[in-house]
Formats: sequence, C-alpha cells, structure tokens
Amino acid sequence: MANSASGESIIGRFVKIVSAFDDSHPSMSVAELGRRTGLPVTTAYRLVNDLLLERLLDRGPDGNVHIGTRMWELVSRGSKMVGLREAALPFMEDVQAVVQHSTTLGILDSDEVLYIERIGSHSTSVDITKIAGRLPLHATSSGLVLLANAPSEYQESALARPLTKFTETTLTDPPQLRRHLAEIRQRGYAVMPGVIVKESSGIAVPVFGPDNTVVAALSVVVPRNEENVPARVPVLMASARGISRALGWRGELKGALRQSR
Amino acid sequence: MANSASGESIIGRFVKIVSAFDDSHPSMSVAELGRRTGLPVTTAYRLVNDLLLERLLDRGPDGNVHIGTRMWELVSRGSKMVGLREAALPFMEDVQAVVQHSTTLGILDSDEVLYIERIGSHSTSVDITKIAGRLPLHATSSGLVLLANAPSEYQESALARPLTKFTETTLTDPPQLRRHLAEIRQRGYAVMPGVIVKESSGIAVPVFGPDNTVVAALSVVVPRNEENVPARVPVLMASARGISRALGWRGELKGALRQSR
DNA sequence: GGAGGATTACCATTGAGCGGGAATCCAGAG
DNA sequence: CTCTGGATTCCCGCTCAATGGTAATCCTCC
Repeated sequence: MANSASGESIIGRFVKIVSAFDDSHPSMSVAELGRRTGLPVTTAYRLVNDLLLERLLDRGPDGNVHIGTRMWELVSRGSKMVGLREAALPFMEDVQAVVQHSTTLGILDSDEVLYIERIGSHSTSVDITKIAGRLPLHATSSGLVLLANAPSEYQESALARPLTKFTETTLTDPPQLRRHLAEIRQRGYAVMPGVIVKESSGIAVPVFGPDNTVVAALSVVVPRNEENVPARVPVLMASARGISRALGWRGELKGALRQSR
Repeated sequence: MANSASGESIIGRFVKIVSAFDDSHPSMSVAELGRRTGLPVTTAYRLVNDLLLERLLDRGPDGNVHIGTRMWELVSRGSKMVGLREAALPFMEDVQAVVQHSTTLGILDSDEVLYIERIGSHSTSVDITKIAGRLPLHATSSGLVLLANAPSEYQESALARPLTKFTETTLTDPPQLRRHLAEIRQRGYAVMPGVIVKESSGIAVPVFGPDNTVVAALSVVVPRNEENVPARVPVLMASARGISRALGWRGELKGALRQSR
C-alpha cells in the first residue's frame, strides 16, 4: 500500500478525497481538503494535482476544487444505476402525479437503503431521503421491502446487528421483525407509519429484475395523518411492475411455479 | 509516475479502468478488462483487487466486475451535476409533456456538449443523445447555444479546430459560424435542422446560473418534417427560465443594465 | 482428458510516492 | 502602508509499495 507512513493505498486516499465532498461541501480549497481527509499537506497537493490532470477533480474560478465533470461522466457512463434510473423515471413520474408526494427508488447496499432517485414535492411532508443518500433498512419502508426479499442468511445478519429505535413505532425486536418481513413478502408491500420521522409514513413495493429477483424498492412518503394509505398501494404496485417489465422482467410465472412445487 | 514501465500514474490507470466500462460493456472479466485497458495481466488483477476492496468496483455473481455502487454514490453525492439535474428535471418534464419529443440538458465540457439528462420518447424520432454522452459543439443546437454564450477566446479556439461536416446543413466555415453564433446569442435560441442526423432537428435555449452566466442548454429533438418548429421555442424559453430561477438566477436585469451602458 | 482461457501465486527490482521543511503568494485587518 | 495567517508551491533524500515478468492452478466447454 503505497509508501505512505499511514499504510494507505492511493486508492484509499482517493476515496477519502472524493468522500470529502458532499451536499454541504461541494467545493473547497486544497488545504481544507487536506484537513478534512487528514492527509499531510504536501501529499494532498500532489494528489489533487494528479486528479486535476486527469480531470477527476475540477478547479473552479475561485481556485477551489470540486468533483470533476469527467468523473461524473465516466461513472454515469459505466454504472448500471443510470439504466435502472432511466427505466424507473417515467413510472415514478406517474406515481408522483397521482399520489402528489415524493417518490423514491432505493436499492440494497451494504446493510442500508441507498436511494438512487427521488422526485416530487420539494416541500410537502417531511422527507429526509436524498439522492445518493442512505438510511437504515429496518426503519424505512423501502428497506423492509428490500430486506424481506433478500436471501435469508442476509436477513439474519441484518437482524443480528444493533437496531436503532428512531420512534416508538420502529420495530427493533428480531423475532417481531422477522414476522413482519414474512408478512411484507407475502402481501407484496410495506407500510411504515412514522418510522424515522413521526409525521410521515412510507409505503414501498419491490421492483423485479429479469431473473425475478428484487433489484430495487419503489416508495412514496406521505403525511402520516392521511387515512387512505392503503389506497396508495395499487398505484405503486402497478408502477413497480411497469419498471420491472422495462428492466426485462417477464412476469411472475416462473416464481409462482417454483413456489407451487 | 508510479513504478510502471509505461510511465503512468495509478490515477491514470484508474481512469483507464473506469473508462473501459460503457453502455455496451457494463461488466467484464478482469482478464478482458486488462486487455481493454492494455494493462499487464498481473497489474490489472492487483489493481482491480484494490478497487474491489474500496468498493469502487463490484464483483457480480458471475465473477465479472463492474462499476461499484459506492463509486456512483460518492460521485453523485459530491457532484454538482446532481443539483443541476434535479433543478431541471421538473421543467424538462413539462417540456416533454408539451412537445412530445425527447428533451435533453447539456453542458459545455472540453470542446463538446456533455448531456447530463435526457427524458422522453423512447423511440420517436431519431436521437443519438445519451446521458453522459458527448457530441461536437458545432453540430448540435445545444452546442451552438453553449458556444454562442461562451467567452470569445473560447469561441475562437473552438472555431479554429477542424470541424466535421456531418450533413450538408452542418456549418463548418468559421466566419459563417461566427455570424450564426451572434444571431443565436441575440435571438436567445438555436435551431439546427438535420445537423447530425438528417431526419431530426434540434432546438436549444440557454439556462442561466446565479451569476447570469450560461451553465447549460435545454433542448428538444423533433422530426425534421415538422413545420411548426419555431412554435416550440417559447415553451423551451419559459422552461429554461424556470430552471435558471431554480438555480438561483434572479432575472436578466443586471445583464440588461450592463448591456445598456 | 485435454485445450484455452481466467485467475492466483511467487518474487526480484526500482523509481514513484512520500512528507517534512521552507519559501512564496495572497487577502484582509490594522 | 505594513502585518499577519492562511493557502500554495518548491525542494529533496529516503524507501517500500507497486510493478510485471514467469509459472502454477483452476475452470469450462468440447
């Protein structure tokens, strides 16, 4: 791992540098970047220069650096996320148009939900999801849907982890959660009233890939006081099927047959 | 740079690796990756392992590697593209709904248009734009709008470059182009009939940032045989203003005043 | 069972990366 | 105008991480 005294590879430092940028720090001076990443000044400057040369970072007119356009381009071009997002977007718009609340698409990634797309109401109802944001599995409707459809070993390891109780409605008891997951798997959707934020409820349904596995969760966040939450489920389900089909899913026949044996 | 015989830095190799993935090659074996990048086998394997450890690459169930979820996440979280895209999306949907043809958002990046978002008709009318795809400036309506609003030194260097003539309507003569750019700048929009593909026409308008500079171009691609092309301009302009405003643009007052002096 | 490819293991060599220190540049305060 | 604190660039000797050959092993498909 590189000649560094700290024993890190360049790749590791690269990750550190890229991670230093986020919503509230979209660009910064190299010195600040060095501080945020904990890299020695000289090293930070040398590394940043290399990255600037390859255009993985760009330098703004104020001299501050930020994630490079080239970087976004390369990743977007090669990543499977974009395809999923593109397939889902039209259907998400339909949901958003009908439900009038923000609609999100999330995938399972290392014990959390990673939201890869989000559209809708900029202000209505409290919603803490962000594009490229993460939330815990057990405390979100999307997470529960994804967990419910994950391999059982994965489920168990997820349940074995300490589970934070965000509000009084957050389930944290493994056996209770296990029962809930079974229910979700059977019903085909998850409803979570006030799980992370008290005032909102989440509803989520699974999206299937060509091999009939669950690849994502489609969900809406609605104000908790709405009575007709279950009325929202059919729209979500229909749209999720639309997305699945766009991804190459060919109906649930195979799955049903397998189940009936 | 690096102990490599080829004299490349790790960063450079990293770029090579990431660049190896695209639409038609979303995942591949490490050996193939090595071949595509021209890296020595051993080096490719070692590098890929490092990247897998940091989750910048992920390994699929078939053993093939692809761009990692973490990579997409880090870049999306830190990049300014996402903000621009999010601001633009609702307005792009409006355009798409009204015009019924594919709508794109492009930015100026190293002598080309880089399309950062695209929605609409999956099949209607020929359109070769892709998200994270590039096209030459002088041969697209978006490119012309961006070029027309770029600093004049930039314009000159762009015009000095050899310009490919895609169809008989592509302007490649610098003086002629210069005149055309002035016209576009004054009118506030560009119309390009059959520039890259004969059957389609592009219409584009500028999107402004808070400092009143042009940050992107909003455009639609319509079949060339449509007569009412100019009728599409107002919708585009109104939507572009909406996007600009969402980005913090505060009207063209300052610009107008500056002009009138 | 064997041919062709992908993947892992081994290892001597070396120069790219490292980071401390000091000089320089720059902007805002006094 | 100078002073000051921060950002940035320059310099330079040390050293071990990265390199990339060769060869062994593991698969798969015919």
